[in-house]
Amino acid sequence: MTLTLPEKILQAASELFYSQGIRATGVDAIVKAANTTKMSLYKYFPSKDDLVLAFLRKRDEDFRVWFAGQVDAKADTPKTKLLAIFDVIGEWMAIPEFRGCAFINAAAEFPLEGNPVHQVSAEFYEHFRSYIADLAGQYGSKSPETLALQLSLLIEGAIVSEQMKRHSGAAGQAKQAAIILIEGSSSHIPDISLPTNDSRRSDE
Amino acid sequence: MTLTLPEKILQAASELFYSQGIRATGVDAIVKAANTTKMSLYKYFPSKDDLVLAFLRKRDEDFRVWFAGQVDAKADTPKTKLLAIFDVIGEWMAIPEFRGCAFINAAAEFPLEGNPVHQVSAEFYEHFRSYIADLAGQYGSKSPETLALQLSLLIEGAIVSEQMKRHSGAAGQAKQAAIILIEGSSSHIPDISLPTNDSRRSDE
DNA sequence: TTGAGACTATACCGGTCGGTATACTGCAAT
DNA sequence: ATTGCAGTATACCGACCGGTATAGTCTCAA
Repeated sequence: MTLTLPEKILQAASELFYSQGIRATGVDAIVKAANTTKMSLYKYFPSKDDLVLAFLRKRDEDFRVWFAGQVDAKADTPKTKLLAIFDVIGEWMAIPEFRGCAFINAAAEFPLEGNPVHQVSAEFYEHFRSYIADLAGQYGSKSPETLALQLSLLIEGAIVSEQMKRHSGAAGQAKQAAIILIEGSSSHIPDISLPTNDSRRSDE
Repeated sequence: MTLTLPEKILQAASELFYSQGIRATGVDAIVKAANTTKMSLYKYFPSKDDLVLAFLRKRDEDFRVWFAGQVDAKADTPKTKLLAIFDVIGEWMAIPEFRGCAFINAAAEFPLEGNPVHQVSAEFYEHFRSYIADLAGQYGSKSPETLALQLSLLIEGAIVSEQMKRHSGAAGQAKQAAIILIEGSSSHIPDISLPTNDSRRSDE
């Protein structure tokens, strides 16, 4: 409770925007949740749009710092970090407050490309992808950008899938697919003389 | 222009809902676009919610029929159909009116799981996934449900990614990843010296 | 000719939207 | 003691929201 007033307002707004949607959240509801008045809100945020952008920009910053921290805490090599990403995503999805990705949702609510809200959302995923590409590069992927894009597709897909239907195990499936893609992207020579467990020739 | 009035209303509403978002579209705008009056609209659709559900249900039906038709027109074996899915998605994304997936967007606008709009959206992806699982089964995948879920993650991810930033080549990347997953899911014994019926080895 | 149903026209409802005006309280620095 | 600023309280604005009431126009069939 040592938050400044603008921080308190932004926090209340963020929770409402994320849990109910941006358009579905009125300024009055934010004011009530933050236990303040419209006058104060409009002092620090000249318009609701400004508040929305502040929400997304802070979320961008916070989420990426938190995420990288979680990954670092779970793994210490590029390859294991790439895989740990999916574990972190899986844990994030498990919390009851999970309502999907704030940026995907925001982009869906403001579908025009030129809209600032849409643009900030797009930037988040650019940053996220370059984070993955960085790890992929350290790992020694043949094509870090390709691998990063493909992994991010799996991640975004898993988030959306879990948002649609909870507890569908999307993160786990995404991880299994990621393992295959990561292995396939390795510049190491693939060892083909491994256990092709017996000749169980199944039919066409 | 041989549409009945309720069809005309539904069509106008659908275009607005998809292009601008559901919450962002007022009843007055729909009425104006359909060139009719509120009284007529409320005769056929007792509430805006009913209209929204009608929009989603028709889209569900139409899209899946259209999609399967497109895939069938492009390929005639299970494996090539699985790959053709990504080509169809890619072509769909290329049209200028593309604003992502109506169901993902709707689920983002109505985030509560219990909401009928959310539920109809979730059902769409269940149907879509079982369509893929069916193809995967015909193909002879070791685990059709697993492959179907993984491919659907790639597809959903590609749609979201393209929605965020147009012309990012997401569908192509998704297809490349899908090829690897499909090959890996084959119950056939991988034999590098044997030409498979239709595909050359596309990756190292 | 009449009347029923489809559709239009328009005014209206209470409520909420984002945003503003005005006046007030409490407190800290001068 | 006074000023100035952070924040409160509340009433208000025009616009729009989803939805309704009432009355009028058109066509077509009995």
